[in-house]
Amino acid sequence: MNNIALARAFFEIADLMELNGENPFRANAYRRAGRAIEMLPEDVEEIFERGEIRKVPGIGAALAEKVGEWLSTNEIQYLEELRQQVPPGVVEMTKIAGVGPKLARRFYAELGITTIDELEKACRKRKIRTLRGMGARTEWNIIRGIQALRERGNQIPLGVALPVAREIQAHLELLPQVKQVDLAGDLRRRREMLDKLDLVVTGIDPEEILSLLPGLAEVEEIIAKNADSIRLRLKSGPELEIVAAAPESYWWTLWKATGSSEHVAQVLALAEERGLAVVGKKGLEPTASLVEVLGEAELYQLLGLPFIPPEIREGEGELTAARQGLLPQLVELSDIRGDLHCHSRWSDGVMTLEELAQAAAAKGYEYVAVCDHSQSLTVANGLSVERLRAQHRDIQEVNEKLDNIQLLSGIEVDILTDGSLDLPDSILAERDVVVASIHSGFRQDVEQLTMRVMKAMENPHVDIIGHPTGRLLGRRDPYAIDMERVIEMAAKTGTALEINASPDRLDLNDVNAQAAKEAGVKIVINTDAHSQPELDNMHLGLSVARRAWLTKDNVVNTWSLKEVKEYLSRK
DNA sequence: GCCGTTTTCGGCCCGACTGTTTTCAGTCG
Repeated sequence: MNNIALARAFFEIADLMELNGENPFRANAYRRAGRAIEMLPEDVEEIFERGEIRKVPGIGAALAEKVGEWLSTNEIQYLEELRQQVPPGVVEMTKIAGVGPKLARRFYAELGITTIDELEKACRKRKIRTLRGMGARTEWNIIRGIQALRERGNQIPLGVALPVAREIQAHLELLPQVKQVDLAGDLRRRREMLDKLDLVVTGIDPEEILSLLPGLAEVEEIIAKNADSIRLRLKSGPELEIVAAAPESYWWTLWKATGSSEHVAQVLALAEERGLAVVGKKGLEPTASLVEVLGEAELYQLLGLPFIPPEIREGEGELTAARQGLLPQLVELSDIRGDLHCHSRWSDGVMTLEELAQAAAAKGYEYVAVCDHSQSLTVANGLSVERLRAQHRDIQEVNEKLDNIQLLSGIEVDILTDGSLDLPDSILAERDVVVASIHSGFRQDVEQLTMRVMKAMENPHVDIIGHPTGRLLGRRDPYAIDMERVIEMAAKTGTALEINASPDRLDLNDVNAQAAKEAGVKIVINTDAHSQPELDNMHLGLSVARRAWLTKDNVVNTWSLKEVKEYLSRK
């Protein structure tokens, strides 16, 4: 699919236009078009070939031409020109919280600052306050913002890393000499943020991989290379390490590279304890005999253990649990029978209700809940009581028409700053599913935020708390909320907590989801999809659930429609 | 730059919050 790359080019144009102080509405047109392309259910090239690109909302004559230019040359001249006009460091500055395009541009234009380092120095030398409208507070906030940015380092979210790694994997798989390629390391264990993408490959050596660059990946620099591995830094930030293994020891290399180091050490210690490590040929490393085992499953079997899935190989008690026969049967993607939080055109989604239902049916689901935003979220075209009633009629019509899926009527109701809900109880009572979420007042203190969510859970109509900590991976920290108390209240009131599978969120995270499970709280894995492609993000939420040791029973949307309906009506 | 029309121009999503001001500009969701 070309869609993501093209959308990214349009987003970059929009950012650069804003930095250049161009008409913000023009810039926004690029951003809107980028979003539209990102959400297309098919490859933009096919639509373009059919001559239907102008039918995509937000794409007119000028942008249609740029789509064509990009498809034929893989470049947009206008973007190249913009890149010449603004130093990359100035673009970087807008990543600092509190610094937008206007400020970055002023720092550049009025003080000649072209990098984040220079900006920090200017703050410390009290130069920013010489600008009109800036004071000591501004300088302090910028320094704090820069520190927060540095702490995040070059990590990228799982949802961004996976497609990058899979593309490289697909490239390698196409080579005739390559026998096998797998994801390894933090990526295979599905950690939420990654600073290194690991791959293991057999049939090709590092020298040959080097010769395939740059067709393989966008490489910033080569960090290291030796006989059996190569490390690069990708332009998108993270490192990439490819380990080349001999065919006969492929699985062994993959197993070691999957880690974590604690898990590997614990397994090897157990092997030694069982006397297995010394069975091998004389003079070899103690662990070498294990190479004679055929694969990962056999390795664990040899040690008297069930297979330990990669997601929980953290060295945090999984071996002990396995030895005691207490390893849970982790929930699988194929267990998922529905999605209980999706948006439609009624608020800020792009699908009609029927399109949403059909898309969910195509995924083999039994049910899907439309949970559009409520009235106070005006930016997202939130629904009033009247519009919600009208939507309900629309839902009934779709359900009468389709017999392979049940469209549930839901709502994502805002938890207002005082903890009350954005819609009256009477209308919430009419809905099948009520997701309550916070979208405002992020800066309240821990007491206020915790009380808001706890109050919402006390409402008998609230079934699920949506994205409970409000974080955006790599961009915004969770708001101050006491999850311990939230989980306690969820258990007490029988409210489910959401694992929001959006690649930007993954909220709850694995730690909180595990704590919820232990407190007896049910989890729902929702995609929060606003478009058809986003329904496919379910696997990301699932990886969080697996890392949290969740089973099918813990996850509401693995249950049948009947069971889900019973659950939703019992509170 | 798009779009719809009271159709070739004028509006485009908008309100809360912050830090600086003393009436506002910029950021953020």
